[in-house]
Amino acid sequence: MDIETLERYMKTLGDKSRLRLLKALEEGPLCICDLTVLLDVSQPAVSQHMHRLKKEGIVLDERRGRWIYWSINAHHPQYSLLLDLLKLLPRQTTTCREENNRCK
Amino acid sequence: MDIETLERYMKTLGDKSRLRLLKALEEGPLCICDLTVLLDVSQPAVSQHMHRLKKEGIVLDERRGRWIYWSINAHHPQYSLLLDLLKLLPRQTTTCREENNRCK
DNA sequence: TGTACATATAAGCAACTACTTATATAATAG
DNA sequence: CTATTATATAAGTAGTTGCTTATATGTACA
Repeated sequence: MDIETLERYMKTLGDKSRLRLLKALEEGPLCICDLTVLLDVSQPAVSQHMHRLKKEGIVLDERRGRWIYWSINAHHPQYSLLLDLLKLLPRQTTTCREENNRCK
Repeated sequence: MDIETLERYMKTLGDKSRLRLLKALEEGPLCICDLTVLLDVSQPAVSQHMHRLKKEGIVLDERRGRWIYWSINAHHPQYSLLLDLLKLLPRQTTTCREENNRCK
């Protein structure tokens, strides 16, 4: 593997928000509105994080009607490494912000 | 493992220069002057990188006379993960800058 | 002791990052 | 169609990063 590629991969995973998003997706696909409730950041911030993960091939997105479901890409070359990393993390401690409700 | 701790760890490894430094140390301990020849950056830059890796517990330093030898810390909790990562990288392609010679 | 060499520290800076708010696009329900 | 909901994009910004040059500290040897 190219050193620049590994650098980009590590940088992509070297962010608290993205790690939490991936930890949440470990259990199965979720849409942006679900993920926004989990993190204490705005919807655009979550969207931007997911697109960065997608660009790196770490996650996949699939539209189902009004929602777009995001999931971990099991065919990424470093998929098993990612699972090992996520296993290091504790089960999500949800810090929702009060004003955010579930998507309807 | 704490999410902030993993974030810091990934950020520390998410840098091309530090990855190259660690790849070089895979073969055994080296001093700053050796490492400076390997990278195309200044001696202070290498020193700063090594101290960041040390702060994270990834490397160890040991003075031997005038030189300080740096090595990968085999007792770091994520040591085997680090080895897996370094195995992904090709053998160092040395891009010395001409004006830099070996330390005497 | 003084000079040379190895390394560390300090200060400054351009580029990048992760957020924000505002707005645009896309899909469905009525 | 229009309104609502889900998501994306744009633009701006404070904080961080990785380098630089200049200088200080540490060690050894003549």
